[in-house]
Amino acid sequence: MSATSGTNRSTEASDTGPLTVSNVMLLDTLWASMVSLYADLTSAAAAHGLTYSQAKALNVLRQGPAPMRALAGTLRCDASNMTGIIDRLEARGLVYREPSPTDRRVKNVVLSEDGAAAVSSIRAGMHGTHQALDSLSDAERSTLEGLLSRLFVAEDDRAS
Amino acid sequence: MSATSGTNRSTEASDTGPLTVSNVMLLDTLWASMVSLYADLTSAAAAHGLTYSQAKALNVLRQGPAPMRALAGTLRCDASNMTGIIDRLEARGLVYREPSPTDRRVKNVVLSEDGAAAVSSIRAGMHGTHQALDSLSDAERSTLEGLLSRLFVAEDDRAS
DNA sequence: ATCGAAGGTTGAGGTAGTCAAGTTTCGGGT
DNA sequence: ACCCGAAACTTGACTACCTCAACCTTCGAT
Repeated sequence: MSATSGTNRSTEASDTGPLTVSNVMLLDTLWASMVSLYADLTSAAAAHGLTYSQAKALNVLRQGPAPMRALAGTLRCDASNMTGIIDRLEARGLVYREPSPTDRRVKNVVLSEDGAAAVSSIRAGMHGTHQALDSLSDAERSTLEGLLSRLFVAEDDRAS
Repeated sequence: MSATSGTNRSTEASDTGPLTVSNVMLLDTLWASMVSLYADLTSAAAAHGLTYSQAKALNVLRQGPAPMRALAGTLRCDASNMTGIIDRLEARGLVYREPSPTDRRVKNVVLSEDGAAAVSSIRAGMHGTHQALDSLSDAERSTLEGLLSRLFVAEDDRAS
């Protein structure tokens, strides 16, 4: 868990080590990156009349149908919340509910063809992000991919 | 724009080199990273009874007072939105409005001491993020910082 | 002195998020 | 077989957030 080398969190930047990159700066950069991605995704979704949360739900469903409960867990929100979000997506035909054959309590949410097209279009419409990525070399993209995967994708597995 | 096919910048796909990292995968990773950061920040803010938007506003104000209009621009939301957000922060004493001495239309929003303490505590309370960052070496943190700065911080300057 | 534009607020309408019920269904214990 | 707790989903109330249109005050320039 805790890296034995540089314990830089919660300590001061007064650490004189030249190798230490203060997590304060990195946290600022991560924060700014998140805000930028969030804005880009939100505006790409808005171009289709969809919200950030709706786009997030559609994106998760790309990987296959999922029960309401699992969706809520993945999106880290209350189950009662999913009802409204899926209601609105269903009203637009981007998604539909299907009773589970094995458990009558469960309703599986399935991405429709229109829904798949919408989420693809939203991902393609994140122009700010695509444009930014184009300024990196292949090697840099690969490096970034590796670092972020270790940071956050693995973290998600741990949490779930 | 085919974001679904392999090569990203400049359509010349002549060299299908093994080095090419598909932007599709990288976009997935960026998306997941953003969701993870968003969730971590939201829960750290919630521990103080604050919302994501309120925390974002407080964080911007760390850099100094700002007029409502500038805040709205930085946070990429409507000016009418800031009124409510700042109202609620002001009601808790985390922030206060100050009339601009040079332009009577402008109200500068200033971070109070309690507000500065709150935002520091929120940043320190992003345990998932700090824990993840601890798994990187100093060199990796530095690399990540550099890549993300180029991707998003510079982009913000361009946009504004 | 006037007029257009900018900064800020208000109000209506819709989406999201949390919490506390409530219904249906499942599954284990006796 | 019957009960009872728990799980999956929904509903309702309440707040926050976001967008848009309208409004008031102030500024700056003509």
